[in-house]
Amino acid sequence: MDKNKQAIEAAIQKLDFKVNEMARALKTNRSMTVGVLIPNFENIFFTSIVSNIENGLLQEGYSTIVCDYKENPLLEAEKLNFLLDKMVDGIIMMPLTDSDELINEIISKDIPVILIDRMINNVNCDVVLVDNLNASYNAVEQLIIRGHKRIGIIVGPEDVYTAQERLKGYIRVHEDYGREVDPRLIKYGDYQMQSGYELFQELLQVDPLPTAIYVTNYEMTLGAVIAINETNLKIPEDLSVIGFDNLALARIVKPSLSIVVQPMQQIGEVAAQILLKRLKKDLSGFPAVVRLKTELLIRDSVRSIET
Amino acid sequence: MDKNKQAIEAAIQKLDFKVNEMARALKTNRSMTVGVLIPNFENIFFTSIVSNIENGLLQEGYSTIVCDYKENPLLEAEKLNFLLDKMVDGIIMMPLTDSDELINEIISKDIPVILIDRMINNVNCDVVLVDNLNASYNAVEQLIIRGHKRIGIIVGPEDVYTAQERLKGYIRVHEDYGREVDPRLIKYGDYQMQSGYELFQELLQVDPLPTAIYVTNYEMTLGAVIAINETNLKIPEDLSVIGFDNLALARIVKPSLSIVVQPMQQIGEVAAQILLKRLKKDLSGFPAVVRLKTELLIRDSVRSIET
DNA sequence: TTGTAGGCGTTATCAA
DNA sequence: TTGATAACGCCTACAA
Repeated sequence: MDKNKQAIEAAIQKLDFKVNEMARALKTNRSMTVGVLIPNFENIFFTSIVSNIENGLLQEGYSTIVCDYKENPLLEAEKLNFLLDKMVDGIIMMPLTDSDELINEIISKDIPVILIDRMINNVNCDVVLVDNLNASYNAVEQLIIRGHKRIGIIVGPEDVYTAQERLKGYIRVHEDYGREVDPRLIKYGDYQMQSGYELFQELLQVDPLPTAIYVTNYEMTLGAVIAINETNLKIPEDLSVIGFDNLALARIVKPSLSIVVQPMQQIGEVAAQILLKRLKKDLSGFPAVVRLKTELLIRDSVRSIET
Repeated sequence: MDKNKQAIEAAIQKLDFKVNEMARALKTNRSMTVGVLIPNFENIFFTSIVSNIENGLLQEGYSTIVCDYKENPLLEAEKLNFLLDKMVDGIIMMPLTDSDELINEIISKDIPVILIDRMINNVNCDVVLVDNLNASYNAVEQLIIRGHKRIGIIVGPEDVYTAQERLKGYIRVHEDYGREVDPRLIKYGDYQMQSGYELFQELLQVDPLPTAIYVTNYEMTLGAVIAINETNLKIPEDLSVIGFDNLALARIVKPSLSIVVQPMQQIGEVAAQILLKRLKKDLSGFPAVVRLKTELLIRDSVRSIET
């Protein structure tokens, strides 16, 4: 009965009837919703990735619930449970805690999880990250090639995966070029602006002074730039600087800042793509470990040293 | 039977039983979840407010689903419907479209809506915003007091509430001081970085040149700073500049940038607080219109002109 | 106090 | 093809 169908369609329009997605999810165990969990909303690096994830998922009809955990391990678990409460079909997250327990539990419930940015041991799932080691290697190498012998590094927390990798790159390139690493030139921060600010000043207390400083994330780069502005240092004459992550920032400071650029768009797109594959029960290549390349932009904040 | 109860508790622990929040929501028509909708994730001004909203709601046991609509009116409606699908108990949003239809429909379903940042006509709901008019008034007034006669403004889209208000303040302070407004010094942008960049350059083509430029949001301020870096202009000797919104930015550029600072924390907190009130069916003072004050930070990018 | 049945709005199953 | 019915997991009301 076509007539019947049409009448129903008309009625749906008139009463603007909407299916109750909760009831549907309850029945089908699928919500067509994906959970995305990041450390913090107030960080353009994270939110930019989220934006790109969303684009990929939306095209396939999946909506996204975005959560942050404010760099708080307790909140991380809480938000993860919140996403489960909402019966998300899959999760893309940047983990903070190294604990594999909860994540493995989720995976065992047949909810695919994609890790981004950071890796966790003992978790069997897809992961999309950046080649942090070589990102650092290449950045510091450019400084070495330009004749710098004392290169300071402001690195993240010792127990954070990306920080470990970025430090490894710094150390390995020193080794490869037969250079000593002066431990006093390695400063551990917490990836926040304030620590970039303070550690930069600490590096200026080291004797003999570094001729170049490499800062390994966006927030700490901000802090370092602020610290620079408060000194009388001329960049790059007195000190060469390489920062991290934010393209706009590089153009805003003067002289223009050299930076390591992470492929935020690609991270988001690839993560979304893999998750969509898993949601279609396509397990080919599982567990995928995608390691994306960074780009190094050398601008005016780096100079060569005559020897 | 205390023993019984304990046994049940123990069993709950052992089987790590979890209530199905979907089923509960389906039955009770309450999800203990609030929807938050912002124009864009890639904007620290928006996401910072979100973060503060979340804090307020979490304390009262409400979780948050955060969505963005990428400045796209179609997506705005879509995401709003997504939030309704998730049976959110209330919504806090920054509207883009002026259309009152959908929002009124939501309100009529007894789901409280709090508007932030922007107002909409013909919608009867609480709203938390900033005194944009006087924010501009005060900023431009400081320039006038310092002897500036030709003050350029880079303002947002003509059809956006905040842009209208910020322009009104610019015009009113000119009137109050008996100054002509040169329409060539008013440039309409789209609140994005690129337009700040381009319009800044356009202002440098106006004859006679402005001695000061006031940029009315964060993204466009970024663009303006980049444009400055590409000229030979000395700030503030050749040109005074006042920007908008981002405190860190003000410290990063050199000379330090004068800015209008919006109370992001307060916006988020107040919006959360009002929504919580409404969720408790407390309708006192409805509809509340909270107009928060901005702060003006005069730094090194502004100078006095001798007359 | 404790237990049980019915219904929230879907979808899936099975019979007609 | 169509239509009736059970079940998803929870809450609530009412009965025992």
